[in-house]
Amino acid sequence: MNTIEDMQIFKRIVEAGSISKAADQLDTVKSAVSRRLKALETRLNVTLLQRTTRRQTLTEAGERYYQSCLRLLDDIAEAESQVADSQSELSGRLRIAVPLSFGLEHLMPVLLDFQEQHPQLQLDVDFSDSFVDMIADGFDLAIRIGQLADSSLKARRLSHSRILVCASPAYLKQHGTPKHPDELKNGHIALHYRSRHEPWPFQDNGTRMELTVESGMLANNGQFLCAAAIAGHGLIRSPDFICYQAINSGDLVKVLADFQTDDTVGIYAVTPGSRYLPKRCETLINFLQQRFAHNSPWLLC
Amino acid sequence: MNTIEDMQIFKRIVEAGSISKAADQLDTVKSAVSRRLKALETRLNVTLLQRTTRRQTLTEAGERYYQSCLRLLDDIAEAESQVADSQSELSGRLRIAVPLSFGLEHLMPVLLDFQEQHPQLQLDVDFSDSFVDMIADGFDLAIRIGQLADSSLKARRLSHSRILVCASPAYLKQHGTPKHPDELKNGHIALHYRSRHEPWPFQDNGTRMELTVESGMLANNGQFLCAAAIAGHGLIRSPDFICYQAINSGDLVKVLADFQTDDTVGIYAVTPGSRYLPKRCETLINFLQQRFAHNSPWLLC
DNA sequence: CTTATTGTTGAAATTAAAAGAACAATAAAG
DNA sequence: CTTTATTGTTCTTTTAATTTCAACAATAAG
Repeated sequence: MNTIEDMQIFKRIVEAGSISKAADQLDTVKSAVSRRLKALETRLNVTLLQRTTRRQTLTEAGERYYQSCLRLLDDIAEAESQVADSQSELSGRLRIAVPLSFGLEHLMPVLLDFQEQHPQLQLDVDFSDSFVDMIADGFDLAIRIGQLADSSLKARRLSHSRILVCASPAYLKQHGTPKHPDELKNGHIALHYRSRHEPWPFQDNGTRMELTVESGMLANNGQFLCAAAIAGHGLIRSPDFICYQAINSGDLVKVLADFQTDDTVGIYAVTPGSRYLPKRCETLINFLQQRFAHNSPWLLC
Repeated sequence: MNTIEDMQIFKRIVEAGSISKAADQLDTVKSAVSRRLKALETRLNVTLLQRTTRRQTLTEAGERYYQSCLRLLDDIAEAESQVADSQSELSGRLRIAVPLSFGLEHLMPVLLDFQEQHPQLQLDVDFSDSFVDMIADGFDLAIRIGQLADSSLKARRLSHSRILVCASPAYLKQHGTPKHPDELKNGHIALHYRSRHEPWPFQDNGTRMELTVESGMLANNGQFLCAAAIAGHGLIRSPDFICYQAINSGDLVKVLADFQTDDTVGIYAVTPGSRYLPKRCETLINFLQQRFAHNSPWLLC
């Protein structure tokens, strides 16, 4: 009987929403998870989870026990970390969710260095731009860019990014270089990320303006749009961390820089809001923070 | 890795004072306990217990961890009991320390009945009149008679007892029946429990008096002294639960009853002072309380 | 109605822990 | 100072607990 593992497994089942998903996230098979839950219920002589093949509902006792698990697991981790000697090598598993473009371009080398420093640590990195529910999907850490919504999570700022409008010299030669945002309406092509209807914000002597240019292609990948812009297919409005190399090399030229809003978007390390943060997680965040503080090359373009 | 068992084992080692004693109390072998402690220290990468073959000392980390264990084990037990369905049969082990005479005479039948109601429960009963340190010796429950000293323990009153002075009719015929405590000084024989110097208290019209009669035999067992009194060897001052049958049958006669102090001594169920009381322990205490409330035959003599 | 997915169960295989014996270290006793 | 008793550690064997794998049942979706 391993009460703590039982708690961890139960917590994961609840948060993952199903035994199968929990098994995946726990890196085991569903039969093992099913059995452990059943054994726990037998031991407590109470049904914690009302389950059909498609849906599961916490019983009243299950809800109580889940809340206890949250608190106790945190307390236990806290107690152990207070006595444990932290000089030890990091080990265990760390599940990380990172945005696709930023992840591949800027996070990858940092993560590889970190892995090298801590060979015993098992990094599971999930690259995705679609929304991930950290709790339900069982991630220890997520990198998020932009506004943070979910308030049950804790965030630490790693760096920031600006959004720039730019185009290739060839495009500008053909369509003319706009001197004022209003000119975008006249024969210009805009390349769109995810939505054609998302307005582009500018400012003119302190007054904010937004305009929508619905022409041009649509994609859900910034690097692709950047390549399209380099190839002269239109103007892009892109985070600097995607297009900064093209700008520095002259493949892209900043446009309407004087009308750029001062907005910057934060780049955050986000963790579940529990009181206790595993040492491996904290160490990685510190590592990331340090690296990006000294080395955010996109800010120099 | 079973963190909770590790905590329980570590707690027991600390409280028992040695790995060997802990192993005894945990009903296992010292090699297993030694191994678990070592594994725990390895996992935390810290020395919890500085140990030689004769002595063990908690390190600073060990002390911290011990305190955490106390709290967490309690919290966990609490959390589980809040959701667990208590209709279940009692099971597990219950280590009980009981005083020799009272235990054999009055507790035994009650404990046997309780065991019959809960066959899955493993009762370990230690009969002894010598002092036991509940924490160090790992008892879940002790029955104590008389003044309670240790304040870190919790007590529930089960019943009470008076202390009577009595002697056999043959003795009284030979030595005369004393009409006043002062007469004890004149040719009477007192049978002593544990000490000849312990004064016998009386009261005369509300004024308290004490006197010491140092003649007669000395023993550390009340039943033996009672038998000696029945055989006419002297006066005894005995708890009623030991001599009540002899009084009811006429083998002993109460003496100086009018001068008896009103003092009664409590009979208590005592448990370690942790917040959480295991259900099996609470159930047994309730059982004992109920039985003695309805059936304390010594109070009728 | 068929298909896909989920949870459960049984048997085999794997893994972890405990027992038991032997040994080393230390303190007490003679 | 040697002997003896006790304690804790380590090794190998034995035992027990868990996981895995495969098959099946239950449910919802297409």
